[in-house]
Amino acid sequence: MSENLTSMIEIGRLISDTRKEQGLTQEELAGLSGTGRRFISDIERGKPNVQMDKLLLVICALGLSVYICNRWMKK
Amino acid sequence: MSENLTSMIEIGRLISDTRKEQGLTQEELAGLSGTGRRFISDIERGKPNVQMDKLLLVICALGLSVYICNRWMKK
DNA sequence: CCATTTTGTTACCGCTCGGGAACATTTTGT
DNA sequence: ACAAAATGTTCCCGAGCGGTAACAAAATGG
Repeated sequence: MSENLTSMIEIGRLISDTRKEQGLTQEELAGLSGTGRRFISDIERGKPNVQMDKLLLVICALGLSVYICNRWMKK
Repeated sequence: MSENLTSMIEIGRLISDTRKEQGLTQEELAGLSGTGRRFISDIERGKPNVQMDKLLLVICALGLSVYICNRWMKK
């Protein structure tokens, strides 16, 4: 489970690490997710304003899932 | 913990439910999160293309947190 | 049942996202 | 050290977000 993600910088780092773990290039991830290489580059470097549906495509393409929960709920 | 969220429709429903649980109007949540009422309305009705940093502001204002994890990791 | 509040919807419009392409820079492998 | 690959960065530009305002529709409460 990831740490609590409150900024695109943290999310970008997670996506970058996951992509490299899977041996993918930005170009390949862009193709798999139906986006562009520039978009992947933007995400991984923490660009704050990205479109959520495209980000979800990338997250899904990496086999990751998004969860949202109460901050004070016990794990 | 929320279910796995793969679309803005599910995320919107979660935000709407949480807002009501806390007795907030869309207007109030917009003010708390520094966005606009139209944006809150868009989110809650599942608009696919929203900007991630603004969505994070709303999520944070509700006291919620975002997690991203491997889809196949055990809970 | 009616007045009030809340939410949905539309229009206007400034601003920025993101695809594609090109080039610069960095990283990788031999 | 050098070539190739990968990534960062910039430009152009069409597309669409989202703030505000206004009105309609729906929900709420006496």
